[in-house]
Amino acid sequence: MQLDRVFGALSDATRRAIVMRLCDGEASVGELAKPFEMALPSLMKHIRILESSGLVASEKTGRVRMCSLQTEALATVEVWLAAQREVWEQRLDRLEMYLRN
Amino acid sequence: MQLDRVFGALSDATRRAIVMRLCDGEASVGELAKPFEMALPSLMKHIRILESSGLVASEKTGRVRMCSLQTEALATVEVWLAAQREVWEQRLDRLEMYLRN
DNA sequence: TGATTGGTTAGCCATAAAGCTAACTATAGT
DNA sequence: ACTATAGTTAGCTTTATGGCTAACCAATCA
Repeated sequence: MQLDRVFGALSDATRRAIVMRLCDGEASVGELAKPFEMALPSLMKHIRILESSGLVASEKTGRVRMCSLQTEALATVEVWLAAQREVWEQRLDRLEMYLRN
Repeated sequence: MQLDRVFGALSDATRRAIVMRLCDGEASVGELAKPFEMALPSLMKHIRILESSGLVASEKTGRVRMCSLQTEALATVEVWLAAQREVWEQRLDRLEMYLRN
């Protein structure tokens, strides 16, 4: 499922940092790599994982690959969480109703 | 980090299903296991992972272990997502401002 | 007390994740 | 044409994940 991949992608601090960086705008692979002490191929793997989750898209022009955030994928997660919250809040409401009577 | 574990816990459909079930109220390990074709020990592993992420708490009384959702852990994720959204929306706002002038 | 139920422990397997190095490709700059 | 830059591929480790079975403990119930 898509949610598997999105949650999985966000379960790593490096990848969350990349996402945070991309919230501020597009960046090349090199720019994304700078803050980390990691070897490039390792970082590329993270980018691949982010891409396969749908959180990031990238396009190569010349020898530079630019990456951008796909906010819809993050929205998917927000939607899922909101749905859960609704269920548990309804339950708490029922509980409160019950306790009042 | 805590977020690592929470996102990791939610990256599996079985565990998300458990979380969804617990949104509706407490449940024993046995009740949680029923909907799945999985062997009990496998399911227990998932419960352990959910516990170590802080999403679920459990307590054993007699021979029955009751599990409950810890909504604060889900809230942690919501907070992180909201923070990202704020950043990217600010950027889009700036972009719009720029395009207007 | 003996059997059943509810969960737990231990240990095995296959696959995937996260990192590395080394070597390679392809574009840009001089 | 040569060199430096920006990624990419391949292949290797180590550790974690997700599943299983088989055997085990502990609380009920008859």
